[in-house]
Amino acid sequence: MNEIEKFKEKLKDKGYKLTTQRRVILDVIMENRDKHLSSEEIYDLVRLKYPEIGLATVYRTLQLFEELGIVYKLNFDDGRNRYELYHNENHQHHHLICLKCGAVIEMEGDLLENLEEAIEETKDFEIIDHNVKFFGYCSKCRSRYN
Amino acid sequence: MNEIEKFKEKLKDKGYKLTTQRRVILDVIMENRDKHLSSEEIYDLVRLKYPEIGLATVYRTLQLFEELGIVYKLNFDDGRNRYELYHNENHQHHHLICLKCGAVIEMEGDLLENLEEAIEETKDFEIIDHNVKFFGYCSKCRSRYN
DNA sequence: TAGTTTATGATATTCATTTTCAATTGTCAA
DNA sequence: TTGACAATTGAAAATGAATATCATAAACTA
Repeated sequence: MNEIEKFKEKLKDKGYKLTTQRRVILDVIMENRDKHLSSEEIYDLVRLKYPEIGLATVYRTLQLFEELGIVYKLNFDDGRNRYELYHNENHQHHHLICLKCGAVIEMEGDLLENLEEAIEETKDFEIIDHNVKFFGYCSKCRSRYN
Repeated sequence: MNEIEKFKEKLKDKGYKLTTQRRVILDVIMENRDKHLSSEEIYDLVRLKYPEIGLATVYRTLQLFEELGIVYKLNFDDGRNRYELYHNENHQHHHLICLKCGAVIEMEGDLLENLEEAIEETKDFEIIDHNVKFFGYCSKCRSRYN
């Protein structure tokens, strides 16, 4: 079963309808796996394929997708919601954000496991998810110093 | 040199003036060291001491305080900026946020040190600051299951 | 295909935050 | 201490992302 089929099932399961708008929005997100698009950026890209779409539909759909576990909402403190495709295999969301050029570098692997274990023990807190961001300077910005 | 004196110097250093409004806002923040007040919450508390103050002044001042390293801006994804007094000694900002009751539990100590070292080496990324949030269930919410 | 329900698009609205601007208040030099 | 100048303030308007409203349109189900 490919990704589109899974998508259709997820919608059906919860009684949601499969609309052109939802499919187009998913397409745009899948075509930009490596990016962290904001709602408005997604709106702009979707309009290229489906100009009649309304902004509200994009916002609604992104919320729905998050609820369905299709996308993951990110917060880079730039005042807008950003989304990335949800990866089961790799549910760690570490991002390195360059303070100079704004580059966002993905971090694979879960180096946080030890930390989580320690928290669960010492703090008696059951961790469901985490959100980890590191701010600093990427290699380019460090070498250029511009 | 006490905290108020340091505050006055920080302002003077950058050519900012010491106004009653700024002093009152600092007082409120210092009186609530343990909290993570939002801009509006700070506004409400400040008005008790200085009713003539304008909302814009509070917003402006909080921005200024962040710039001066007097406070630290937090983001708990609740759609508003929150601030806490900046602690030199303990510049780690780990927060455990309960998904049920919304409690925010502080985490002292920097269990992230190992992780940061690994990132700096493997990613060639110079870390200046980090923002770490763990979402889950606190002990109260786990025991009650309400 | 009809009928029911959900979804959409346009628009208005909300809410936190920022901007504008005239009036006020610190600060520093004389 | 005063005056002058720049910084600051308060009130109100403006912004910008996100949400709500509601009549119309499109999906799903029998």
